[in-house]
Amino acid sequence: MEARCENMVLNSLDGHKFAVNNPHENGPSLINEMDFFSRNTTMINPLTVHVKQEQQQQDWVHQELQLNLNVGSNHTTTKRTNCNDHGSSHTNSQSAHKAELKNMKRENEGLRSMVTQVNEKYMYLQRHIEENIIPHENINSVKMINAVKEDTKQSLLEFKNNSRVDSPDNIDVKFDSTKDVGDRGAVEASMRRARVAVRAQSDASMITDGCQWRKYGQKMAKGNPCPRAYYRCTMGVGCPVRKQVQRCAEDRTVLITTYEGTHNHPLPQAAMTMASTTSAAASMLLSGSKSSSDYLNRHLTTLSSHPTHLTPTLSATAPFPTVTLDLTNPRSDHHLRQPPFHFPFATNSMINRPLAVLGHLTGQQNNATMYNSDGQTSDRELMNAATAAVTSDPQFMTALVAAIGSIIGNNNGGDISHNKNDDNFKRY
DNA sequence: CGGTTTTGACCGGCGC
DNA sequence: GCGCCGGTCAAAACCG
Repeated sequence: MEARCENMVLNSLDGHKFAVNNPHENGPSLINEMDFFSRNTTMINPLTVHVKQEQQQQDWVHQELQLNLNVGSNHTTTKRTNCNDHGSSHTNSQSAHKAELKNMKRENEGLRSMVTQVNEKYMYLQRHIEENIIPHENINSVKMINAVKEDTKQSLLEFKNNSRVDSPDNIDVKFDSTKDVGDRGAVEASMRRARVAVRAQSDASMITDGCQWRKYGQKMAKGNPCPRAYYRCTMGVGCPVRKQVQRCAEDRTVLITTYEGTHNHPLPQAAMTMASTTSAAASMLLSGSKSSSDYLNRHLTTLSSHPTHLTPTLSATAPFPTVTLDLTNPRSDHHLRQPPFHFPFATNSMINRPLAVLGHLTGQQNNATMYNSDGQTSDRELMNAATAAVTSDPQFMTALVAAIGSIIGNNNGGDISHNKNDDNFKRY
């Protein structure tokens, strides 16, 4: 059962191509489902599906899910049959093996077809929800998200009051101590300082992002023998965008570029991808809007044409909320170098029980039996399998970025230039 | 000569 | 209050 669950997850993420008949389009289209950051495979989908299903407003949703369940069930049954056959068929002739291979091939095609169907339904569900459910601001989901937001705000205030909160991850959080603002102001000020870090392997001193930068400082940072360089965007007068470039202490081949702010001027096409991605990531972190996370995912899709793997993470080890887009770590070694998932505004329970977070986000306890079609696997096993599959996959981090990003604060974001140095920008 | 880089000084936040 | 640290300033040096 665990293997089947894992397959169910991986099937939506592997590199096969599926012909998809989208009911909203005229003809079949071909998608590259390997691209996790594609809109077709964002983890927002299962969340919204869960929300949709819980409300039970339209029966066809259950029908679609039932189809998924049947696929898994058939798959398992078929495999078990094959295993038994294999164990008792030592005396079969070569022709029997060929027949068996033929059968397996046929089953494989059948499974592929079913997966295609699942994908098709999945995309249709996603499109339907995005176009019809979300714009109408489903009351229950909004209530649930607001509840999490309140939880988050409470956590923020706790951090503000205590300055430091012990947690298993020893999370440090700093707040802008703007004197003329209250707790809420401090919280929002801190949120405005969201940053987007891009990890990329490069021998160059700076990654090419299409923008023009002027170096305005260099410092030796503690704990890193490599100096940190400070750059300011010079493409627009008074552009508030800054970036820091530093080599990773652990791996000198990795260049960490941290962007802060939003460009206030038109960008050349060459700069659009990176700028839009970082801007969307920061905006997602700041506003928590669905559109921002969608926007980010769209641009990650563009970026992910890069052969390496993208792993957005959130970190609280940095002074300000930071989204890290990791273009360096291939999927295979992820278990050796887990990205730091520390989210400063999440409660301990959210940090320690990611699935609970997702359940919370979807406004329900994950109803494991919902996926259990053979009735033989316990909810706990299913949950364990799902937990293992999700937490062992770097893409889970991406999903969590999108999920948690959707619950952070409610300021409009984009404007992160509220610091004392803003006046100085006019001089440049 | 104008723009960029370098680099020591400076500032503010924070912990002790 | 003091020291540490991250971030920025700004004058001098550098470069095309």
